[in-house]
Amino acid sequence: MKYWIIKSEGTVYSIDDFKRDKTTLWEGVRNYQARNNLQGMKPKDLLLFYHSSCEQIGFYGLGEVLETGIVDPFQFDVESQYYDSASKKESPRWYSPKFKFIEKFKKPVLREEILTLPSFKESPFTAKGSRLSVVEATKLQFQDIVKRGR
DNA sequence: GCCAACGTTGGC
DNA sequence: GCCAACGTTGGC
Repeated sequence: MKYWIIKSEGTVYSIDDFKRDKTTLWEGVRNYQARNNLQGMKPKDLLLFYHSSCEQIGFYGLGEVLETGIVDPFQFDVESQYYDSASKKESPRWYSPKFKFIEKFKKPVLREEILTLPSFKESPFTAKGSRLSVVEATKLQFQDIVKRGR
């Protein structure tokens, strides 16, 4: 069982959208390192949902991996910003996991607080310039965040 | 809005 | 295969 941090721009897809949808297909990831992380996911893995590029940056809630290995439909959609002309139907390049909403935190665990946690000290997630949208987290990191969010 | 960090592209 | 130029992300 693994733990993951998934980033979303708060203004694009927020925890409230996730709560409303109950499940969501995590489509549109077009970065190879993030793709590799997505492929490491297994059903029942737990997710920390993070808002970036917004007023209050931080963790807002929890989710769970429902299903993996779904072909990302947008790679074949010419109209989509996620269209990938190099991807072939018989060998798709991009797969998406499906996530299930678990809970929204009572209050978000903000970045300034995260940066003070010893469990995040060595994390690539908090490193300057980190842009990876899917990052594996440790059990301790997960517990630290949940403890503060509830 | 700025800038640092990093990924991708494209010429050679 | 190298590397400069460019684009994007994300924190501030």
